[in-house]
Amino acid sequence: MGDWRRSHHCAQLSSADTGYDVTLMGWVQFRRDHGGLIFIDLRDRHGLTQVVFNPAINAEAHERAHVLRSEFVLAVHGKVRLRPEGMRNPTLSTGEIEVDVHDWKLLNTANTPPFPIEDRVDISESTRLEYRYLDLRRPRCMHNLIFRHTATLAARNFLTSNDFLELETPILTRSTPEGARDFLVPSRLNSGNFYALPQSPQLFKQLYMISGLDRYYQIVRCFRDEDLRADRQPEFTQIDMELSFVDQSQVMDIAERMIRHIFYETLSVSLPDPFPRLTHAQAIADYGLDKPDIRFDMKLHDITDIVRHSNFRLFSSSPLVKALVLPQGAHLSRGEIDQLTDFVSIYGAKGLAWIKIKPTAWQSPIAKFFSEQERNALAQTLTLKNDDIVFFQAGDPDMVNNTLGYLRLELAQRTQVINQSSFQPVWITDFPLFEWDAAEKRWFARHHPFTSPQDGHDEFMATHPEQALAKAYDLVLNGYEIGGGSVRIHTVDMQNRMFNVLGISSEEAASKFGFLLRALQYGAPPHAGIAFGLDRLIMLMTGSSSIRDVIAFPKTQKAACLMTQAPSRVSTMQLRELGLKLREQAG
RNA sequence: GGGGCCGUAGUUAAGCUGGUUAUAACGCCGGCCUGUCACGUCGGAGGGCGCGGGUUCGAGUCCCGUCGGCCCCGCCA
Repeated sequence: MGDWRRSHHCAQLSSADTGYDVTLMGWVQFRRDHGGLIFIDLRDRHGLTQVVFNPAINAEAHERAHVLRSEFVLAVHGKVRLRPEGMRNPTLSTGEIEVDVHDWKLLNTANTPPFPIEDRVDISESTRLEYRYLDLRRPRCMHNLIFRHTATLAARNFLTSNDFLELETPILTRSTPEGARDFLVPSRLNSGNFYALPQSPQLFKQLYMISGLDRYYQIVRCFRDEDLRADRQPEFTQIDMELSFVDQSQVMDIAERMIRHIFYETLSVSLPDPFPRLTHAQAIADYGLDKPDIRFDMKLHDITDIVRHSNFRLFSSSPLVKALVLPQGAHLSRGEIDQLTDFVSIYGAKGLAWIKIKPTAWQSPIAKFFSEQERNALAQTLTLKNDDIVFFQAGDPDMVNNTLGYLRLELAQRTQVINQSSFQPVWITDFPLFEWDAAEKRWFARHHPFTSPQDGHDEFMATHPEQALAKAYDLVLNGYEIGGGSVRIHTVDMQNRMFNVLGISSEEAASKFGFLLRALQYGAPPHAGIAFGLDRLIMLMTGSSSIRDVIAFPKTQKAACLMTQAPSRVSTMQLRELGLKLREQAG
């Protein structure tokens, strides 16, 4: 570059800078070579500026510029000038001006990129990921990462100004039972032993509380070796926080203030104050899911009592029967209903009963089963109107709720009733403390084993674990769980009772959680916390459909990095040093 | 572990019930062009259809397997 220094970036110059000498550096976005005049749109992360190579200004500089191609890197030195009348480009923020090139340097050449560096072309994801560094040059991708920085900064500013300390926790830690599958790291110095990458810094942040560092936060990478989804990557980032001497309502208050702050600082969006709240039971009752999208109504209705004596055996014999009304949905064709039937089968539904409310009659394969009384009760409970369609699901309560919950989302998507630009957070509270695992025939902690039961609910732990509610809370945004936390157990007695219910013997507890149990005996303060999924939050805020779009170097569904080809085989020597031997050595 | 969608020039796509030399646009290469802005214009090169089998006189087209990408169920406290 010699002594050339960039004086401005490519979105900076305007008519106010006319006449100034400037130096820009960037990439060739578009080349328009007229033979006599050459126009280049020069791009950097901020934007585009048109630079003009004019033989009347510098013939030699113009002559050299014929070699310029897409994505060449150059530095131009020249004078800002107002574009001639009628030549201005209102679609470009710098469209009022251009830079007459007096001299320029080629900083680097570039191969023809495998795909154009523009937003308006859809490139297959595998090609994008193979050339991720080029993909990230595209404005949309770049914007997402810049936005992510801005939002993260807002979080840091908020937390710092609220007396939180950003504290680190180990990446190499120990594997613990419960929860997701761990990523393991073999130890060379302790052959046969393994570290685990943290699923979250859960225990360390509790230990910080015991240390007296009473407000902790960390923007931290977490690792879970489970199957991927559009909103799940094997490594992801949490905004993790923990506070001492607080109860549930205080954590929720400060957490939602942080979320409001982030939205306001980055999008100028004012979220409701306070966020609405639903109990877990109410969420399941109304929406079928514990992560309800409340941007639209269409609640589920429990009609078990109405059809308890129905002639329709499926309904009268099911423990739960619920209905979902799609207003003005009676126009759905047989084919569309068949598609929906296929859709619900994913969730274990055997079929999908429906009734179209027509002015003269109810049109339905099952209408004949209902008595006049039952029809009236249904019409009233469901506030049925002409040209509505009602869908039903009967059977196992979990299946019924899940199926209709997802059907509700599917119908909303198909009928486009969701306001895509709105953000509607909702707290879900009063989760069950335990969940019964039918396969393993034991209780699991629904949140995690360090979650405190609600006051008085510890009575149920030994006798009726299903009745115990937890001091746990999730924050749901537009149908995505973006955060969750709990008040923690802070006495060793309660922690032991919890392990007891979970079937973790005192020997196992001592060997795997001994450090926590011991620490709880040295004056552990009451404490509580929450963690937010930063990737999901940024995904929603940027209107992205996958967290891959807000992660710089994401993995594919098979957890591979197409750019670096990770994971990869390692040498026999490396394995030997680690005391490992592959069971099957292919190739 | 399972279900669904998809792999055709560098890219994005078309290619019907199998039928001559596999289309197009953009990109790329070369010529012309002093006011373009996804410049224009004239000309040119480039793939054998993810890979491997099979059916057939004949296979991007049908079948089987396999690899890869995406969506989902299970899984993810």
